[in-house]
Amino acid sequence: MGRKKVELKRIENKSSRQVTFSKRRNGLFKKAHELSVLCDVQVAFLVFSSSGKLYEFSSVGSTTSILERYTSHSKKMATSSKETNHAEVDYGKHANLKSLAELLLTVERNLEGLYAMELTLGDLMELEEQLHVALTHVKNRKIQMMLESVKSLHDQQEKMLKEENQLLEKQIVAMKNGEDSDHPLCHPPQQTTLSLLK
Amino acid sequence: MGRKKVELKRIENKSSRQVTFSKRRNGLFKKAHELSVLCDVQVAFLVFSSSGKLYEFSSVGSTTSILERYTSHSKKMATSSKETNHAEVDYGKHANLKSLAELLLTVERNLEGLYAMELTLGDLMELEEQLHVALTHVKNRKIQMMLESVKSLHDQQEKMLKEENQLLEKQIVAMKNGEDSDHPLCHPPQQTTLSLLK
DNA sequence: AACTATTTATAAGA
DNA sequence: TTCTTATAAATAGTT
Repeated sequence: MGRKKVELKRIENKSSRQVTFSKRRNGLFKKAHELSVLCDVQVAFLVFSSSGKLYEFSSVGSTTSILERYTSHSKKMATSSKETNHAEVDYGKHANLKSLAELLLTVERNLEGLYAMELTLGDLMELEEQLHVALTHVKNRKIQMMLESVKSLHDQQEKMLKEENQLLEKQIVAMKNGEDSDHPLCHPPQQTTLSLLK
Repeated sequence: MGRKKVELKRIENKSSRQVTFSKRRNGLFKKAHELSVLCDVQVAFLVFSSSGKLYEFSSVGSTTSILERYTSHSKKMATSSKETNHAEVDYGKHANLKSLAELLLTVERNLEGLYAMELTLGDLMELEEQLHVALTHVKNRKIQMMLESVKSLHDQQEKMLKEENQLLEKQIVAMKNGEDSDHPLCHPPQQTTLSLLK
C-alpha cells in the first residue's frame, strides 16, 4: 500500500524500520478497534518492540474485562472437556496470599497516613512514580498470566485433538481391513477433527 | 475500504457482522504477521467473538518466546527502577521522609517478590485495584498541595497588594490635603495594583 | 509530520 | 461460502 510493493522480510535500515513500526502499529491498533466495534467482539493486542518496549491495545478500558471473559471461557472449556483436577490447587497458595495481604495492608496503612505526613511535592512525585511502576508491573504480570493460560489451553486442546486423530486413524485402518478390497475408492474422505483446524 | 464507507458502529445484521468479522479478523492477523516480520517485533493478538470463541494469533510459534521476552522486559524495568533511587537522598530531611522511604522500600520489595509469588489472576486484579487507588490518592494529594501552594501564594500576594493599596490611598489623601480644593476632578483615576488582578 | 502515488483491504454483489 | 470488482483505506517513499 505504498509507492512500492515491499517484500515480507525484516527492514534492515533501522530508522525506516522504526518509522514503519510506528505507522503500522497505529494502523493495526485502529483496525483492532474497528473490529471490536463493528463486530461487537473483545480484542487484546500486545506488541513487544525490538527495544523491549511493550505496546498494548485492548478494546476494553483495562484488560480486566477481557480477562474475566477469558476466565469464563476457560472455565467452560475445562468443564466441557474431561475431568479437571481442581481439587487442591489452593494449598500452596496460602503463604503467598499472606504476603499479598500484607502488601495490601501496607499500601492501605500508608495511604491513611498520607495526609498526616508532611510530604513535599517532590516526595509525592517520587511516590507517584513508584506506584506507577508498581502498577505497570502488576499489569504486565497479569498479561503474562493471561498468555500463559492461553498457551496451556491451546496445548491441552492440541493434545486432545491429536489423540482423537489417532483414534480416528485406527478406525480407518480397521474399516479398511474389515472391508479389504471392497471398493476402496468409494470410502468417503475421512475428515479428522485435527484437519478441521484451519 | 469497500464499495461504501461504513460508519464505526456495531453491524446490526447478524450474518453480515459474521462475514465482516471473518474478513477483518483474517486481515488483521495478516497485518500483525507482517508487522512482526518487517519490524522484527513480537506480537500477540487475542480476539473473543460474541459467541465466546477465542481466536489467537502469535508471531512466535508457541507463546513461550514472547513470554521469555516479557520476562526480560520486566526484569530490566525492575533493575532500572532500583538504580534510579539508589542514593540515600534522605539526609537533610525529617522523620516523615523515613516513612516515605519505608513505603517505597515496601513497594519495591513486594515488586521483586511479585514474580516469586504464586498469585492468581484474581489476586493480581485485587492488587492492581489497590495500587490504582493508592496512585489516585497520591495524585489527588499532589493536586491538593499544588492548589494550596497557589492559594497561599495568592493570599500572600493579596496581602501585599492590600498594603500597597492602603499606602497609595494615604498618598492620595496627603496630596488632596496639600493641594486642598485645587481642581479635584483633574486627578488621574487611581488605578491600584489590586484592581489589575483579573 | 505532511504529502501522494500505489498497493492493499474489503463491502457489496454475483 | 467463495469470487469478483469497485472503492475506501493504509502506507512506502518523498519532501
